[in-house]
Amino acid sequence: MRKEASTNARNEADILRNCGMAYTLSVIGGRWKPTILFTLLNNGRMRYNELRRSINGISERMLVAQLRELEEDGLVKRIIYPEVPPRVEYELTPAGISTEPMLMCMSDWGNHQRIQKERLVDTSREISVS
Amino acid sequence: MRKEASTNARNEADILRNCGMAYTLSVIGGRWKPTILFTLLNNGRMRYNELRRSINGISERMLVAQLRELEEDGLVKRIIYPEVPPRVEYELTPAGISTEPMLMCMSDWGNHQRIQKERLVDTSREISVS
DNA sequence: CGGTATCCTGTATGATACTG
DNA sequence: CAGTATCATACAGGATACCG
Repeated sequence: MRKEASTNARNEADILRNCGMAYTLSVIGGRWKPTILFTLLNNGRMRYNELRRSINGISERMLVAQLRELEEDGLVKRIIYPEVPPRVEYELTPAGISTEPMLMCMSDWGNHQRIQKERLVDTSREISVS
Repeated sequence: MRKEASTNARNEADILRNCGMAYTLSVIGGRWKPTILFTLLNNGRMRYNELRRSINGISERMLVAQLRELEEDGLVKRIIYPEVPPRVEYELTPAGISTEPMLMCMSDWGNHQRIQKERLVDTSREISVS
């Protein structure tokens, strides 16, 4: 932990951390991907409309786009049945399943922080009253 | 893990997970915040320009904006010294420090996935050659 | 059923010049 | 030194209509 001029020379470990983080955010960042992954983690293989109904507020356009990106990144497998009417199912790959601990870690941190912030607000309110 | 019509009724735990995740992404998502947090985790208290030089490619505008948001979310403390020329230092709060395990988890997952993908590409290349 | 195509808005991000 | 102000662009996300 040096504080001199050499601070501007980023070390290797630092750069690696940022690359990994950038990749992670590119894969699971955004408004919908975590929800999609959670939904598939909970329900297993699901059809397109089943997913759409499970995820409140998502448009068809976004669901398809996010699923295609997740597929491209190797987290989701798309299974097409050559039937009429068409049937397509989505399922997590092993890589998709491997996100579970990370997703839990992130949601737990978020919930914990929100509770902490509410406590702080309550405390400051009590102080300003008394 | 039911697959009937009742799938569209999201359960409580599911909703909570998504709220926590949404909060986490709103706080540490985006292109710069993880890097800022990593930098402060490694270097401790830092001045504005020291931070700017350490984070390659960030504009003054973005650095200030992200720091203000991190401050508002309680992860960063802004310390102003009433001097001429002005001096401002930034430091992680306990909440900011508490992100470390989560950030590590995310960057590790990202790095691990990138390596796995490279391996897959190599393997498919070998197969297509032989 | 499982999508595409098209158009549109808002936010994130960036470049540059200026200031107390 | 530590920012602001201004302008510009890219991309995420949304609404709606249509298609094989």
